[in-house]
Amino acid sequence: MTSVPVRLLLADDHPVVRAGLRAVLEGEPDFEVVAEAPTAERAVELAAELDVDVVLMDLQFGSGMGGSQATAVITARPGAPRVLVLTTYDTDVDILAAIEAGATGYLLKDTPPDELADAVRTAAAGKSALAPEIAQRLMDRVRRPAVMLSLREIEVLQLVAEGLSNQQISERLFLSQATVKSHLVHIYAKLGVDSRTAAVATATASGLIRR
Amino acid sequence: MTSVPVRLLLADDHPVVRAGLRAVLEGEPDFEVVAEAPTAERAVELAAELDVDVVLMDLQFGSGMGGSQATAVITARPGAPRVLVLTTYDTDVDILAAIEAGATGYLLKDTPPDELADAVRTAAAGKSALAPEIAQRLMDRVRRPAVMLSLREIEVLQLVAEGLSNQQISERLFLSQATVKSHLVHIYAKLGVDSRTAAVATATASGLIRR
DNA sequence: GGCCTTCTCCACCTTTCGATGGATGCGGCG
DNA sequence: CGCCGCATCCATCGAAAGGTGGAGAAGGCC
Repeated sequence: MTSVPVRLLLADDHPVVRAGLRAVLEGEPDFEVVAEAPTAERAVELAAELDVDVVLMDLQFGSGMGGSQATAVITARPGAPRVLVLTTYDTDVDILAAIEAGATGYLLKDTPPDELADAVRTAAAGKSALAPEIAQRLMDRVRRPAVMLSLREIEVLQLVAEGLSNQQISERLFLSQATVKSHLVHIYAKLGVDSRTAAVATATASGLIRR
Repeated sequence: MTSVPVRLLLADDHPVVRAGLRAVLEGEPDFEVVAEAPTAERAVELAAELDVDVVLMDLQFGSGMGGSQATAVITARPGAPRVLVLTTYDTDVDILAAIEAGATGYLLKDTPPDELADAVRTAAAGKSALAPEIAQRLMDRVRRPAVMLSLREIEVLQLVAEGLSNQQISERLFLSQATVKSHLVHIYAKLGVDSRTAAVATATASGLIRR
């Protein structure tokens, strides 16, 4: 169908992973890797400057902007490329944040090369490409909306789990402490607990947050 | 010096990472990648069958044997290859387990290709190759000989991690709240934190308590 | 247009937690 | 024996967290 190759941008902070993606994807005749970005910020710039069809985006970057933020910025622009998230983690926070941000697909890094190539073609065609594990998680989530925390609530809870105080969380998320407390009150109600440590314990047990 | 190339075995469950390592390392004229292993078990087999100088070993495998176990098995044999651990994570448990198991070096996956190549040569020569971050961690660890919490302190911290309040902990352990607080103060001092959630976060990260 | 949810923010008040600065008894070690 | 670390206990005070009861803006849905 398409005689012109699919133009790709690789965004990952690990040089080894970028080289691996390039090696795997350039083996396909209908792909062309036009650039690599070692940071999320650089990915945003390159996606704007270059004519790119699909961005392969990692979620974890060492510092600075995160992958889902970058995804949101990139997909906001009209005529934006598709963003295919490719990461190691598969927690609810990551998945929901990425999809919310406008990702076309979500793959795990242990995906075999041929499936990866298929997913890129699927994404280039504008269809969503989800790894089976991810699809399963979303199904579970829909089937049992028992612990339905909003995205923002999970975000707050994740920071609580990392040991931050309400003050620190408010600074990190550019909120007031009052708002953080509000979110926490809602979280406690939904989880049926009455303290931050208990919330972290139950949320960890149900796989809502990482670590 | 060495006219024969360094013979490498790549052990990682991510095809993309294996491809990346192969791409990066085969660019060096003095390296030869002789095999790839997608599981730790396969890495052990291949290390025994083939004549290998250095094994590049991931720590996280999806299922089955872990990377540090495989490292222990491989290095136990006389005339064994050097094992260079290459992983994303840098928690104390991982690092210590790998070094304990006989790893010659420990690198993080965001290492630049040239440093990676240097580290492989260093490992091939039998010298230890540690990423600066890792070296720093080990120094910290030596400087402050293990974060040794007393049994009682770990007991208290474990209950904190399960979400119990000081009151509940005191009842569970037949203590007064004052005593629980005392233990917590000591725990905070040893861990270098100043709140219960932060204590749980760091203790979990260093494997002091189970989750 | 209403209705609902989410996210944001505010004020007031109570409880819990953490910080400080003690004290006692016990057991190991030089 | 004295010293030290551990575990236990205590009181007090300020700071942080939690409880209650709001409110307004944005977006999806009927």
